[in-house]
Amino acid sequence: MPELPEVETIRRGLAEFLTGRTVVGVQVLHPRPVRGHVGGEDDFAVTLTGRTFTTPARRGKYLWFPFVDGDALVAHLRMSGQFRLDPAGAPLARHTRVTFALDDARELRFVDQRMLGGLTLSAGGAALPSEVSHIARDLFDPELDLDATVAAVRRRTAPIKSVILNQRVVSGIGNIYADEALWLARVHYGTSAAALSEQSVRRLLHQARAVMTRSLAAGGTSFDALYVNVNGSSGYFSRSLNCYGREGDPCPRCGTTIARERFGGRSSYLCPGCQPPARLA
DNA sequence: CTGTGGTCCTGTATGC
DNA sequence: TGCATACAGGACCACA
Repeated sequence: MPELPEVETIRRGLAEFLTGRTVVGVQVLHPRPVRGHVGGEDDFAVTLTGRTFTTPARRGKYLWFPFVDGDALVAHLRMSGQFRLDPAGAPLARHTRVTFALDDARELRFVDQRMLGGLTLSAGGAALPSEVSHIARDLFDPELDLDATVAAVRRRTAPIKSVILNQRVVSGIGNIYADEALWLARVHYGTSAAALSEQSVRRLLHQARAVMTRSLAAGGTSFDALYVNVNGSSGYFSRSLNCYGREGDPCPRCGTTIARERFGGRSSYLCPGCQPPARLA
């Protein structure tokens, strides 16, 4: 469920307390989240013990935790993953899957209801894990080439929403911020990306970055307990959403009733007034 | 290569 | 009170 603003909120929360800490013990409570580790769960625990964290990093929705030895722990939260930092011995949250005891009497805990997320040790992955290298830079990345990204979007003939959700084209955008950006830019989700002008794509990406910036300032979007910060607190941005989750409400811009439509196997929220389908050419 | 749809999971809400 | 079904902030993989 977490998209860029939520993952970045978590990264910042972890950076404060994880940087410089050493792992003194690992417990794998459920094997599924470490399924990507070839050596199995026991080896995962053994090989991570004794390592010292440097500053956590992020690209799009991927997180990784570089160690001083040059390796990294790669994490993806998928739909329901969370990280929590708690005093050692504090009660475990429901669905806690892996715990890392730290040398300051705290624990880093990976919690994941649906277990679609995962943790992997990436050998030599401190700077950029190979598991992340296929992911495009995100809209917050200072090294993002915006012109090239605009061109890459317009090279696609798929519906624009599919293209901005494609993490190989531009990363970090998920279902909420895709719908919000499309609403802000007044673009219908089904419009072929190739049919949009360069200026339209530029505007759309600008709005995507803008809405994610505002969300980050609010600590991200929480609909329920499935997204919380590392200390268990919720984000406040859901109240600022213009269309996502607002089926039946009036459009804040024109008053037309917000619609929910099925697209690509998931829900899309849009204003039929502000975002009419593109005219067939 | 590009686009699409199924699949991995658990839990909750809703309808009969 | 069951029980079935739909749906959920994501990404990978097989297939046309």
